[in-house]
Amino acid sequence: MLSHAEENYLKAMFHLTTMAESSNETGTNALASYLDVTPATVNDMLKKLKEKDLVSYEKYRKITLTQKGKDYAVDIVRRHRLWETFLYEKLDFSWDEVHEVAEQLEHIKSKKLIEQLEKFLDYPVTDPHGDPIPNAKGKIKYQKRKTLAEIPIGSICKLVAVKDTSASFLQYAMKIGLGLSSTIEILNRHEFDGSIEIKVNKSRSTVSLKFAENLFVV
Amino acid sequence: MLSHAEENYLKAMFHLTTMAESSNETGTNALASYLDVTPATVNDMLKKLKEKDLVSYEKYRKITLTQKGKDYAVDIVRRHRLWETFLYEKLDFSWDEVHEVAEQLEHIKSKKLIEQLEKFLDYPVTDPHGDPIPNAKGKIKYQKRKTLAEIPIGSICKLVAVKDTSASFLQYAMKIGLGLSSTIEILNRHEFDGSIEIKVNKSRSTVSLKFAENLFVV
DNA sequence: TAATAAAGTTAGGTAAGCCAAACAAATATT
DNA sequence: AATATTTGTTTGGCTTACCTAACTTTATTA
Ligand SMILES: [Mn+2]
Ligand SMILES: [Mn+2]
Ligand SMILES: [Mn+2]
Ligand SMILES: [Mn+2]
Repeated sequence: MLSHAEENYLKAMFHLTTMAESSNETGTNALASYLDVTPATVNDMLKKLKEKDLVSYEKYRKITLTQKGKDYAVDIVRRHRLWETFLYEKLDFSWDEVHEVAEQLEHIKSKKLIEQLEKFLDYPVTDPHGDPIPNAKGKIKYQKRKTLAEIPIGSICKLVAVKDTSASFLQYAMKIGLGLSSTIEILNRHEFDGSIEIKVNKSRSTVSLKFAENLFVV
Repeated sequence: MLSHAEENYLKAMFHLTTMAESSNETGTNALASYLDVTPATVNDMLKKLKEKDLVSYEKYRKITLTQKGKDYAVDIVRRHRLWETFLYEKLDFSWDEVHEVAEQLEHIKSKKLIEQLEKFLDYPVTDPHGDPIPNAKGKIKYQKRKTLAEIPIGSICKLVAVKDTSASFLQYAMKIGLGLSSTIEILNRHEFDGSIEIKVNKSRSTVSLKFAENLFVV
């Protein structure tokens, strides 16, 4: 049974490796800045996690999760996303409010709790941000997703997920009328800075390239 | 914002004073044995809680909660009982399983969470053990309750709450057919050891005085 | 009241999780 | 290849929440 802190490190590693597909390995500094602690602190913790066979790590080398570490991390992600779904579906939390509370709830230790919660929510497949919820066996159904930035002019697409889940990003998205399943029409694209004119619910907005890259659509 | 540990001390004090009506004050040893830590540890914590104006305490003297401490404790009890109700009502937890998980859930920090949870549960007034749930303002509706041990032979009464909420006690209660709202008929009482013959759901059992003292009935 | 028992306190110590500052290794740049 | 920069590590120190063992005060009982 791991501590809150240990679980947070595993989840952070999972996000920086397996999930942010890129490279599968990460480093002390990256983890430190992701978790908002110092590299020294990360270093201490890595020794403990290595001892428990959750990460593989040699001094001055890159860090990866072991299979055991990966399995554990997926379970934390599962708990997090189920709680987000509960807050959103049952307790009227908004898109941008769920994350903070789920960060706490994900650490509650009870197998039965999570299984019953999943059942109560009727086995949801995605969380309020459109991210897939791993099943009890740790299986994650990834769907290939394009960002809004890749869609050609004139197309109509549907928002299925968001990359950034910070409150400020989500609040901005809500402000221009965007929610999960919103229909988006691409009206025009300014080559100059990559900004895009879109239509959502009959209202037009111009959004930056950076913003568009954080919206996943089909 | 208090730590898990600090919250646990406040709740323990509340149980040992205000709730277990008796004396309104308690001591280092009583707290230590209730929380399963050493008196030395309690002593350390008491100094911290005094600093924060949550308990009033002078060296070698008895300990009481301040009004501030009492208010905080009631809020923890409220959270605990709302979560127990949620687990029991919505997630199919049994009588004896709710407490352990609620011990963890009660520490989640989010005002909105508790208010929405209460709303979602439709403002319940008692938890699965029959104990009153404080409202958002900290008001607790106590009902005067007798124990089964005080009921005369021949009477019929209804179980409204249990004093002991340990899994072993609750499992035994379930085994002889008892649940909240069960109807109990007192058939006979053995003066010798105080044990009582009762009928629940048409089946007879003989229970000890100690057991009877842990059942509240009307 | 004096001795004994019980209750409470203090001193010194541990592990977890964090930090800053000094240092070492690896990588990038010239 | 030499140097500079980035990345990672070590050391010593801090706080919280625990502990044991020795001690002091208060309460009980002879
Ligand atoms: Mn989240
Ligand atoms: Mn999410
Ligand atoms: Mn309980
Ligand atoms: Mn209860």
